[in-house]
Amino acid sequence: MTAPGYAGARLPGRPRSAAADAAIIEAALRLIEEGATIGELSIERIAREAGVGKATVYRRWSGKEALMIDVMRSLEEPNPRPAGASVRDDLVTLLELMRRRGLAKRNSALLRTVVTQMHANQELWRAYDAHVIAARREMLYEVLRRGMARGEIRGDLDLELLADLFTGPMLSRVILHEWKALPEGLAETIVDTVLEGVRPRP
Amino acid sequence: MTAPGYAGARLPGRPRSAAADAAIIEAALRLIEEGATIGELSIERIAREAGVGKATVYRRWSGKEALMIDVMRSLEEPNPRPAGASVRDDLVTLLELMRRRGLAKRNSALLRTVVTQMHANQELWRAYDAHVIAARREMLYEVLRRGMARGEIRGDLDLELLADLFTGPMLSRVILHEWKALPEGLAETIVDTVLEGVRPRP
DNA sequence: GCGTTCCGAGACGGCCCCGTCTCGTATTGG
DNA sequence: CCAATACGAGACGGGGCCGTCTCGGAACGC
Repeated sequence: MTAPGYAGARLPGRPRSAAADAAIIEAALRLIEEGATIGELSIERIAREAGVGKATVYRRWSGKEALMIDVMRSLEEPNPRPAGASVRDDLVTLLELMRRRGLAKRNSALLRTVVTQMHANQELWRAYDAHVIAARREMLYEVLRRGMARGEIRGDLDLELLADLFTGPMLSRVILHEWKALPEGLAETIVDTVLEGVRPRP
Repeated sequence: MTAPGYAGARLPGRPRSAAADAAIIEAALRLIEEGATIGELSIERIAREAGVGKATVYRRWSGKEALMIDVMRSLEEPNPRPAGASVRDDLVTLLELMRRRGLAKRNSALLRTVVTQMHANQELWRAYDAHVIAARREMLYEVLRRGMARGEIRGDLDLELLADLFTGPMLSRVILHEWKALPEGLAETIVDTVLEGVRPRP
């Protein structure tokens, strides 16, 4: 967490209210959930919705962008190390995580909205990409490399392409197709089908 | 084209300037190209950039949303009927079209911005989806159905899933990965790899 | 030439937002 | 109790945009 500005030492005076932190982020999430565009959000509106003074927001964040980054972070679940038995199962685990993220009660409309609108703002997107996406992508690469080493995946394919082949179809659904189906066995189906195509030729 | 409001008969008075039409749409494109968020665009700003009175815009479009739909449409190239010899070649043709759209001088940063930000506005997105995407998707479905009928694709797979398997990886790159590579043979590589996975088992 | 509609420019009142600042009050350490 | 900082509320000047309306002038059909 970013835990706005507790500068090590012990500051005198009334400490900042953790409840206010939560109320602000919660309010932003609620508004987005209700269909607000990021562009339609304003510090003023968020503060109103949170039942908080504007100054209380500005005391913690420098502006909308900084706040949004923390809003995004509040949605993150810890990344489970896949480290399963087979490469196939690891891939299913990773894709299944994507699927569940796309389904989770708030994340559904919400993560989609935030993510899609985010890389409107190049800056916001780059920050989110660096902080959140990069780690997950590296995890996927590692699994794929292991698959190549074990001979479960052809060695002549670009790693990046390979990653897109697996994640692209799932992303396509999570992000683009509104509330369309993310059915139960989707991760398995995608992995098994794509894996069939990238298996070493006999 | 939407060709704003020429009501069949012959109206008296000075006719609307086609140049103004073009200048307005061009200005919107230019602003987006320069990195503006759709949320940051305003009729006022677009009119200023176009060297046009606000009334001239409002005379043609009811508001930002209506204008944006026409802006999107201005980017569309006609859809080529694939109707190639093999299903494989048709798929390559369709994906290659996506790739080229992602590369085209303006479309590059632009189509990405518009598309991604668009389904912030549910309404905008639905309109775009109905007018533009639907036709392309139906074309893809047709090719896939033909592939099944000819025995080039397994018949037990969901058509929608199949479509995502092919288009997802390409979309992933076009939309999500900033200016990242859309190399020459990408369409072929994706099609050939995925096709390998969905071929009927021997 | 006349009526009509368009044009660019911009004034207009109303709205929302920005980021700062000032209230009166609450909560901490010393 | 005191100094320091926090809190909710909201005033403040400044800015941009909305959608309408009014200019004086331009371009049509008749």
